Amino acid sequence: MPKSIARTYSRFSHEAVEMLGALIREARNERNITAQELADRAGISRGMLRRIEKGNMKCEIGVVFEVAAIVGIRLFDVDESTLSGYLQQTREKLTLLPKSVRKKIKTVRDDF
Amino acid sequence: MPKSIARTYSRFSHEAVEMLGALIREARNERNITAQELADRAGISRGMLRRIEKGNMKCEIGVVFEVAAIVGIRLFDVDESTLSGYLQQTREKLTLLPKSVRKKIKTVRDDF
DNA sequence: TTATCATGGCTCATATAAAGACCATAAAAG
DNA sequence: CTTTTATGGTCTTTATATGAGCCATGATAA
Repeated sequence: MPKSIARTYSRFSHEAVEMLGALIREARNERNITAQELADRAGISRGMLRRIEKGNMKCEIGVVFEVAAIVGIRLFDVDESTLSGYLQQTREKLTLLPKSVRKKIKTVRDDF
Repeated sequence: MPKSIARTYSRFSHEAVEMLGALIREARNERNITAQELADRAGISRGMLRRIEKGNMKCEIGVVFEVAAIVGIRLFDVDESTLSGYLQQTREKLTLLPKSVRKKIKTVRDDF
């Protein structure tokens, strides 16, 4: 990672991550699971879980989703069974597309 | 990150990340945006966007959500306006809770 | 045809995220 | 009261994700 990067996030995506973290914490408390327990189950450190619940933007998405799944949060509002079906659909659809999608420049000349 | 970690992900969370990536790619193609354009707009490299669209589990969640937001994908199926409202609700709820939530052990003695 | 453009797949240097170990605080249990 | 347990914070070490640079392939445009 050359050239130190100070990332900027839109308020929307920042709040989305924050909310996901808050939902995880909520769900964890409802189920009376300690941070250590949940961290162990997800295979991460306690500090990592803390950052996730705080809405840290730099956490790996895989870990965040994993934790969310463990405490029973549904991503995309679809249940587990339909998810893989839809994924396969999407994959098929994408493989049908050409590898590079060219902008249709069309040169419509709207300056006539 | 001491002690090399080979993370394991559940099929569910893996597919969730994959699907999010596929959705991003779909949305990008529908809008005729090149990978370079989208990467620039999100402030990331083209290689990073490629990993995101491939469903790489190790990408920063903040960046993934940012890209998703740019191409117009709704996270959590809530629209932008209600998101910050709900977040505030959740935040308030959490601050009311005690810092540490103890397991109610109760000692019910079910071995009578 | 040739030139341009978009994507995919690499490699490498390095900025940095994460684990693990601390300590303090606070709440519950004894 | 004391002890135990859970959380929050900080610091250091180190594994690694990222940006940048390549090149190849395939599609479009001229």
